[in-house]
Amino acid sequence: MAPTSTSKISLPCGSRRRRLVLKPTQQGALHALFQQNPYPGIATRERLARELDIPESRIQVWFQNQRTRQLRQSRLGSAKSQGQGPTHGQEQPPSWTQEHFTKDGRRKRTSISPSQTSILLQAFEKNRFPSIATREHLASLTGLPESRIQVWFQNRRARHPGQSRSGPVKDMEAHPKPSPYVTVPVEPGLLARVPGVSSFDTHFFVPHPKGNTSSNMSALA
DNA sequence: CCACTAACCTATTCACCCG
DNA sequence: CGGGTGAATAGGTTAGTGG
Repeated sequence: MAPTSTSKISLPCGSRRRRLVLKPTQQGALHALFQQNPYPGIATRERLARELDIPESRIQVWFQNQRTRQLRQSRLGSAKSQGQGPTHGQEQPPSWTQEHFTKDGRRKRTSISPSQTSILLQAFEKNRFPSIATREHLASLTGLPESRIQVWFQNRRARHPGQSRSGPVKDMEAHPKPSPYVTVPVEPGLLARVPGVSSFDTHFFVPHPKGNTSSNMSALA
């Protein structure tokens, strides 16, 4: 069935954006700037984006990941000589805080109109975890950048959990943690709201055929 | 096969406006 | 002041790249 589709495209998972492969020159530039300032403001990120020809959102993600990598390694390195932190006064004078605090720390707040909110809201009710294709479609529908849409969904999920109908009590999904993304069984009819999305987005994420052992540590009080 | 890491996620906090 | 919400942080998970 469905011989036409997925003949050999290998179905790139569709949910995630295609992984970017950074060229050595790009990596070098990013690492260099990271040393100077691990918390670049929006202006710096956008300048880098132009100079390296990488989307600003990818630059932001790279810095996020890089900070985690460095902190992790930092911690690992210090752990070995944990007996007596030699330079344990790691209160490094934050020179970069200056840049961070001065002015363009943050991107200017994006204003989202009621009509745009309405579109996003409808999509949210259908699928709280939109694929990259859906996000881009919503971007074209609303005229908002895709990265802002991704953030909008993150914020929305965080502040509107479960969202059961006027039911104060929780639903069955008391733990969104262990069960990654079991997207609710969407009604096909309801889905036909956003064109282009409904077609293949009906089967979005497959939860995780993997070992669900993943992470059940937090529970088990 | 497996290390590395981009992409994605949650949880929490900051920032800013507005009634 | 507190509620609403966009943007940032730390840090963990998923999955593609490439040795």
